[in-house]
Amino acid sequence: MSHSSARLATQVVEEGCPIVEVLDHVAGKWSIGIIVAAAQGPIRFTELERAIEGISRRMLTLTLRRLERDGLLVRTVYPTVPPKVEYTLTDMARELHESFAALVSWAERHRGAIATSRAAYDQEHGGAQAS
Amino acid sequence: MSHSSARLATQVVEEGCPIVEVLDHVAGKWSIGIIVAAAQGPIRFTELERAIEGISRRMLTLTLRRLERDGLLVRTVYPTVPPKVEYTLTDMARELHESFAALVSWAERHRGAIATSRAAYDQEHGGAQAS
DNA sequence: CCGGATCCGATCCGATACTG
DNA sequence: CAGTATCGGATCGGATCCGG
Repeated sequence: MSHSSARLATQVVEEGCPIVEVLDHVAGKWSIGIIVAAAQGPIRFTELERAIEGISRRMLTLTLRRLERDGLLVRTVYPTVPPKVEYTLTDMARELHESFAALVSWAERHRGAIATSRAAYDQEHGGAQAS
Repeated sequence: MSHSSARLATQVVEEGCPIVEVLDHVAGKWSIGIIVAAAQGPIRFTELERAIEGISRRMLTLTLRRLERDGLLVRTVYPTVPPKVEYTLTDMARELHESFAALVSWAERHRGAIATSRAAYDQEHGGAQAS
C-alpha cells in the first residue's frame, strides 16, 4: 500500500518523540566536542577550554552542567589550591561516544561532497545565500 | 605524562572543527526526524508533516531545504494537479541514517537513566530548574 | 583555577496569513 | 498539495565583570 511507508515513519518518529528531546540535549552545539574530548579519560576544565577552541567559558560551563545533569559526566572537585576539577564520562556516555565517533567519521568522509553540493545548490538558486 | 590526554583531545577536536559545522546542520532540531522518516523510501511533504508531528510547516520547509542543499535529500516535483513532491535520501544520507539509528537506540535504552539522573540533580541543586 | 551573574545582540522557531 | 512571507516571542551565545 502507498500508506505503508508513511505509517511506518509515523510510528518510528512518534516513538522517537521523547527521544528527540534527549538528542537535542546531547546534540547541542558543543556536547559532541566535549564528549569526544573527554573520551580518553578524566579531563580538567581548562584543558577542555583549550581543547575545543572556539567555545566560551560560559558555554563550556553551561554544557558541562547539562551533561552532568543528564548523567553523562561526573564532576570531581579536588579541594586543593588552586582548585582542580575533573570531568569523567560515565559508562552511558562512553557508549554514546561510539555513536559520535561514527558520526564524526561520516562527516569527515563526506564533508567534501557536502561542500560541493552546497556550492552547486547556491549557484542555481540565486548565488547569494548564507551558510 | 599528564599532558598526553589533553594533547590528544586537542588534536581530535581541532581536526573536528569543520566537522562540527557539518554536524550542526545535520543535528538540527528536526533533521534526525526527517532523515529517519525518509529512510524507508521517498516520502511526500504532507506525509512528513504528519509523521513528525510537532514540526511546523515553516521548519519542515527550512530543514528540507537545508538538507537538500547539503546533498542529503533529493527533491522531485511531479507537475501534476495537485502538485506532488517527493523527498528521497541520497546514498550519503542513508549512511548517515545508520549512525542516527544507533543514536536513537542509545537514547531509547538510556532515557530512563537520564530522567532519573536529572531528577536527582535537580533535587540536590535547588529543586526549581528548567528542562 | 573554576566558575557564577548580567547585559545584549543574533538566531531560532511557532503562529498566522497568503499563493500557484 | 506544497509551499512563501512576515511578525514576535523565546532561546542561544558571546562579552564582560565579579568571586571563592
